Amino acid sequence: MPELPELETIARGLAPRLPGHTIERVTIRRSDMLAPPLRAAEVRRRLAGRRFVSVGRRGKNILSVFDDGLRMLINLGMTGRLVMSDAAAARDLRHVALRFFLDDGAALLFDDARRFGRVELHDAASWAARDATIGVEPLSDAFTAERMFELTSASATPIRNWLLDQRRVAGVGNIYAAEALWRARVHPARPANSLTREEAGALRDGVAGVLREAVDHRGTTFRDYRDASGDAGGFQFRLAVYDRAGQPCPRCGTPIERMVMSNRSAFFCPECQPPG
DNA sequence: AACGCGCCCTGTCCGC
DNA sequence: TGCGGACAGGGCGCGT
Repeated sequence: MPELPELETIARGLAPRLPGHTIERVTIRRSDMLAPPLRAAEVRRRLAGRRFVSVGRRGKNILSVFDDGLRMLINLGMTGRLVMSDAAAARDLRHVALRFFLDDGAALLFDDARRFGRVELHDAASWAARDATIGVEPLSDAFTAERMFELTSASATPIRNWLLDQRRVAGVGNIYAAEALWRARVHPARPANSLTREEAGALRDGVAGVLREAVDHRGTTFRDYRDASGDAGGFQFRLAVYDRAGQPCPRCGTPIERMVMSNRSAFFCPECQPPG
């Protein structure tokens, strides 16, 4: 489900709500959503009595930091949701996997129909190692055109697949990969290392631009995505190519095409984004 | 070592 | 209305 803008929106919804509050207890209905070798008993023990210090985002993950230095990383997979129990939408959740009960009587609910989501716990050392596996934040100052060119130059993978690899640039998924490539006028099947310095710079701008705009619109809701209050996003009305096969390119009017790469749809304008 | 693919799981939609 | 197949904002483990 969610990519960087959706996770950012969720994090911004939780940040004013959770810090300062303590988890009294955790109930776990789906222990298969704990990252191995994590066990339910260990999660309950390590989180009980812990006070949230901060809640933010790293790549496509929600990162919570607790008063003893413990960190909890939550990945929402395709259909995961984090909703406060006191939001009206909480009543509609039908696949709640974990409940984090707070000291004020409310609870943070982790719901996930497909159960592709994951919960990780880290101490300082394991977090440093985990953090190092996640790529550059595309909305940070470190994400420069030069850095982008260095990264694309190092791989022959098709650029659409390249963008989905979280170890390089963190937070881009299938929707925003399609949109960023359209903005940069780069065909999705181009080998990453075939991009010129100028194209890599345009793609950097396309990635950063579409993510920033989507954050401003509180994310894209296609089917499942909801924020921490249960509300849908608004960026779906501004997509240029994703899921728009056969519809006119907003730039040139040519019908958008769909192709399958690595068993996932890729959308592009055959006029604006010529192959090779 | 880097890359492509199958698979994890449930829900929804579309054609017959 | 029912049923099978395709498809879905992700990511891991495997084989090559």
